[in-house]
Amino acid sequence: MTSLAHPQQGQPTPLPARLPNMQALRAFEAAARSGSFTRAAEELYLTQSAVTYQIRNLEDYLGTSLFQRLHRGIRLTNAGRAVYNDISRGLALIGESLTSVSGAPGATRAISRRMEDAPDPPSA
Amino acid sequence: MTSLAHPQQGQPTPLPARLPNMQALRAFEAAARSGSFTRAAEELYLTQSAVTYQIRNLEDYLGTSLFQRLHRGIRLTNAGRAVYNDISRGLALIGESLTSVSGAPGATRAISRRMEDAPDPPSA
DNA sequence: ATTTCTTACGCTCAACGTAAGTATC
DNA sequence: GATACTTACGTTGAGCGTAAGAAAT
Repeated sequence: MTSLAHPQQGQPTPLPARLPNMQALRAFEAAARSGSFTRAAEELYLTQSAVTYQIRNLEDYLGTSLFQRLHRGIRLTNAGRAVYNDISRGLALIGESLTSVSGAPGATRAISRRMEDAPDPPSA
Repeated sequence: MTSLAHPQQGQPTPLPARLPNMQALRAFEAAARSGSFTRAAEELYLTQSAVTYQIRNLEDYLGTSLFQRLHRGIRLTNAGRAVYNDISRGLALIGESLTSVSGAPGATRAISRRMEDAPDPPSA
């Protein structure tokens, strides 16, 4: 018999061997949304320098620039625009789900103590 | 005038102030999918110890356990099952998008050099 | 001069491996 | 003894802040 105990999908599209850091994704998302590294830094309670660092990381990882650096502020490149929506939605999906399990008004936390941690009955 | 230059959505559901590390999410995803920290570690080219560390991080972050530790292997708790699909899909969304911009057969990279890095015409 | 992105540099701690521990079979 | 998760501990490098630089207005 093949295992039925754990999630299975058809061809789940294997993830890339390495994914960028969460901080890089968040910095990108905030910068793209706000159009400014400075505002992204404020929003994330970081310095400009940290945002620059993470964005550069992400651009190096991709081998493509994500923003045009303008005299005043920034602008998404085509590549940047191409990934912005997916990154944004991916982060939102993850963030909402985690929030529902942790931050929610007690609901999920309380419920989660009902029975799922009960050990398996002895297999014999 | 309000800025039209950057992405705008209605109420994009603000992300939580802090999100777990990418490594923690990946470790969770691999462990949940494989039903084993050991197999997750192999898949991610890490040690068991590193996987345990990241999973514990994630559980601490959430304040909830995500796996039952069984005699042999692990099992998702209700909370774990509740977040697995969203985390999995979120990571997949991000991974695919990034791959399409970086790893793709030259397409996006090549196209991306066409015109998007052209500077703005002087604003005067 | 002001604003905004970039770079240099140093510090801290998260992430990890190794190795020992625990528990079940 | 074998398998698998956990814990202790030391090392290393990513992530960050401070501060100085560059470029445009």
